[in-house]
Amino acid sequence: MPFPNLHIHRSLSSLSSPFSDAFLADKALTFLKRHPYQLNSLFSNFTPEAASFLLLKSQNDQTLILNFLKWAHPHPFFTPRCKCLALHILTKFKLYKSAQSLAEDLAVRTPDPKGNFVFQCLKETYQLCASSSAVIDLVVKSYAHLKFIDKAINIVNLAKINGFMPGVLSYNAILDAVIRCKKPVRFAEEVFEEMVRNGVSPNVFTYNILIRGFCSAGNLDMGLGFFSEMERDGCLPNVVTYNTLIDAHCKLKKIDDAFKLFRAMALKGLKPNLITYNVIINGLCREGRMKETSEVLHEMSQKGFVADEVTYNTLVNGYCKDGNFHQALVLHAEMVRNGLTPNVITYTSLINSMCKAGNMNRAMEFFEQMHVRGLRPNERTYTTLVNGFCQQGLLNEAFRVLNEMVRNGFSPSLVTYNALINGHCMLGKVEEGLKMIEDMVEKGVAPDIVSYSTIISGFCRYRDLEKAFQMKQEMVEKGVKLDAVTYSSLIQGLCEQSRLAEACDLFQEMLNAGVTPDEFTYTTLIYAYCKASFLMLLLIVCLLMVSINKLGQGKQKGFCSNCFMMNLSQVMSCIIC
DNA sequence: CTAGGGTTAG
Repeated sequence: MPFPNLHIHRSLSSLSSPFSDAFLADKALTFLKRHPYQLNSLFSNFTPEAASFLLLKSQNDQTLILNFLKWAHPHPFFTPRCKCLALHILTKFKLYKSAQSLAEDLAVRTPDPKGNFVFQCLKETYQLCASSSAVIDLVVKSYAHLKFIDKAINIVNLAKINGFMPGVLSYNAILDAVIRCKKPVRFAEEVFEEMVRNGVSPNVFTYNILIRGFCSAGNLDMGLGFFSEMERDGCLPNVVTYNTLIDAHCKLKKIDDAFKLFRAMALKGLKPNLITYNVIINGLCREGRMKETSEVLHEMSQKGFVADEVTYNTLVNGYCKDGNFHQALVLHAEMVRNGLTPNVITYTSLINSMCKAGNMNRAMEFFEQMHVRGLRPNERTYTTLVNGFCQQGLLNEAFRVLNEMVRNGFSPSLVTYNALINGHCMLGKVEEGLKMIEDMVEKGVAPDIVSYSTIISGFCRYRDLEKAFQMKQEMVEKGVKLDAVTYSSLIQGLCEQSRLAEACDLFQEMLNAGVTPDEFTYTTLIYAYCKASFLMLLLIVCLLMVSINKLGQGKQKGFCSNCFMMNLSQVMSCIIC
């Protein structure tokens, strides 16, 4: 039989009875059982109704369903309604992976502005196969995973109205998406309150997600608040909770508190894992505390943990930042010896450290080595190089890397633009920096506080305070909040022009705006005040000397008050400049 | 379903 399929095809196309959908489904089913992978190009007249028949009829046969879905997936007859039916069945089989990818496909490909239509389909197909609320959780999770937050919330609300019970999984997924999208944390709190109001008990995942959200938004206190709330709630923190909190403390340079949490874990009977160690090592490395780093590393291996890719990348980066490039290379070699492959992150670290050392040749060597090892640079690798060239004032090279980046399909990110703005400002081309801002806006990348602060500091550096303050005004109008760096730049600009009173007013404004001054702000002001008081002191000494000299009626040889004043004014102008 | 590593401004 040279063409066994042809016969079936002909017989299916010739059907025209009122039961043709059922018949079609039966035929396809028989065929599917025998030739699961050869269904393509056949059944061109297959219908959504036939698909539904088939799904319902074979809803107890996993393999059959999966084979059918594989075939049906790209075809137009596989409508949202059919997909919903399939979701119920997949969920019943607990085939959550397949169900989730189908749900994501449904979410992406169904024109459905609010999620109402998909919910309607789910509801209608629900009774057909004795499904459960688990489907709602699964669909909500898929929508949340795609960051379709509004639709996910809408589906939860519709589900509640229609008698379904969205569970903790739905809420956790929404919370996670809210936090990953960096929505205001207040939004996350509202979802949490809504969840509690609906009688859904938060679990350890819920709290972990919330704690991470608040911590990464810089609100450690709120994170700690939820930490105590969960204990009060009888929800025991786990390793993940502690790792999240330890990491948050490390990122805020509160390593001592991080260690306290680390010890507290043991008291609660929780064992640290490799991630705990990696988090602490990273915290120490960021602070350049390399001695303690190796101590922790030692403790880690004594407890039987083996350094993984992340550990090595952290260490390579840490030693690079510490300027101990030799040790970084030793670890890089050790990593390879231990069967771990240096990845894009390892190389980006190495490239970055070469950039920071101003050795762009070595940076490019590593960049080429990546290629040799079959590693593809990503957006961050390119941005690191662009920034490196910009910092060296090599704008042409920076643009060459930028072009390669675009050619390889990566769009410049916010950070890429900021690096380029900085490159221009450093060379005094502040107006060109401003043009870059226009450029990025055009490309749909919103300038952030760093973009504006860079321009402001550029204007300050080139003594154009008026334009710097214009920019500040523009930031306020655009609703971008100023931070310590922005204020410090402006204060420094004023100080450098000896406009101390204005600098002081701005400092006051900064405090009123609730922006906490940092080390740099204080150093700038202290330095300016020292300079001013030093001058004042000099002036007093000078006046004293002059009057003493006058009293002495010029009897002392070699002292001429006029010459002294001349010299002093030279010294003063030197200091001022 | 939750946790870790690489990029930007003064």
